[in-house]
Amino acid sequence: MADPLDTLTDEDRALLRPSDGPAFHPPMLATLTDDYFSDPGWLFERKLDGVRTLVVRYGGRTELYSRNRKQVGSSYPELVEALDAHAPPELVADGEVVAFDGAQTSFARLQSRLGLTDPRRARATGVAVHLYLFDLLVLGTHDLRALPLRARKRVLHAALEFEDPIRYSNHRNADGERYLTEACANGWEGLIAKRAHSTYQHGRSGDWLKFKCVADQEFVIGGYTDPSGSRVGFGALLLGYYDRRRDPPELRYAGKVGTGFDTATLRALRRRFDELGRERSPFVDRVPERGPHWVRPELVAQVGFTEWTRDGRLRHPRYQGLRHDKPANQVVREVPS
DNA sequence: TTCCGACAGTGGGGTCGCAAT
DNA sequence: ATTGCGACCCCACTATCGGAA
Repeated sequence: MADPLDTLTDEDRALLRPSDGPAFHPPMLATLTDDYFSDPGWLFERKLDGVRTLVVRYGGRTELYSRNRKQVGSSYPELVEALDAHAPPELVADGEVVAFDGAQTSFARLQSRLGLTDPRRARATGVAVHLYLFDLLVLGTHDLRALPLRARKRVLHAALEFEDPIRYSNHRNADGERYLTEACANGWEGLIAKRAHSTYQHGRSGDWLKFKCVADQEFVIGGYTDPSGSRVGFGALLLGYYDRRRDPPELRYAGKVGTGFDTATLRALRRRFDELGRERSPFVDRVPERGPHWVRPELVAQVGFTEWTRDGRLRHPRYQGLRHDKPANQVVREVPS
C-alpha cells in the first residue's frame, strides 16, 4: 500500500508533529444546535446512535477506549481482531461502535453489550457490532491533530483497509439542510456538521455541531416524584397517553421527564398539583417508582424526546411547556415504535 | 457593563454486577 | 429467586460564576 501520508499537500505536511506515543486523547465533542445550514466550508456526517470509541494501536496491539478513558476492548473482541488484522500497527483513531436493528443504528441493541468484560459473553450476545471511524489523530510517528479535518480524513481513508466490521464514516461536502431532511426521513438520529478546516480539539467544540431529528408530542401528567437535593417543587413528571383502542380509554404510563423546567415553573406546577392531588394512580400500568404522588390526569405537557424505547418509555425526554389547546383525553401515542 | 462558556447539579432510560432480602 | 442500588453508557437542561468582549 502507498504511504497514506502521500495524500497530503506540502502545506498540510508541514503541520504534522511528532507523536508522543500511544496516549489516550479525550475525544472532540459536538455542540447541539437547531440553527441548520448548508455552508460549503463544512462537511456533514451521519450521526450514529452508538458509543464513542477511541482506537489506540501501539506496537501492533489494539486497545479501545470509551469517552471516559475506560478500556472497552474486551466488550468488542471481533473489532479488536479486525483492527489487529487490517490497521497499521501505530495509530490513534476516533469512531463510534454501533449495533444495527435493520437499517438503523440501535443504541437499545448495543446496550446488551456495554459493560461486558468477558469477551466470550460479548460474542455470545448475538448482537453484531460495527466500528465506524471518522477521524485520525496519530499515524505511525506522526501526530495529525493540527491538520485540517479533510486532510485527516483523507489519510484515515488511505491508512486502513475498510472491511466489516470496520467501516469508514462517509460524509457530504455540501447541502447540509437537504441531507438533514433525508437523514430524518431515513430514521437516522441526525447529522454531525464539522468545519472542514478545523483541527482536532479535545472536549466540546463549536467546530462540530449536532443536527438532530427531534421528536416531540403531548403527554398527560398523571403524577410526580419528590425533589431531591437543592431541587424545588418536584423531581420529575409521570407521563402517560391514552390507549383509545380500549373502551373506556386507558392511560398508559410512558415514563418521566425531569428536565427543562426553570425554578419558577417547578414551583408553579407544584402548586397546580397540590390542587389536583388524588389517592389512586391514574395509570393502568404499574409505575415502578417509590413514593409517587398522583394527580387527576388533566394537565397536558409538551415533551421533546429522541425516541421510544423497547419498553415503551421516552428516551432523553425534556419538558417544553404546558399545552392548553388539547384536551387530556385526546392525547394518544403519535409515533409507532 | 454585558455577554458567553465552562461547570456543577438535577433530571431521564437501560444494562450489568453485586449485595441484601 | 427477587429486589434494590450504584456504576456505567447514552443524554437535556438550568443556574452560577468568572473571564472575555
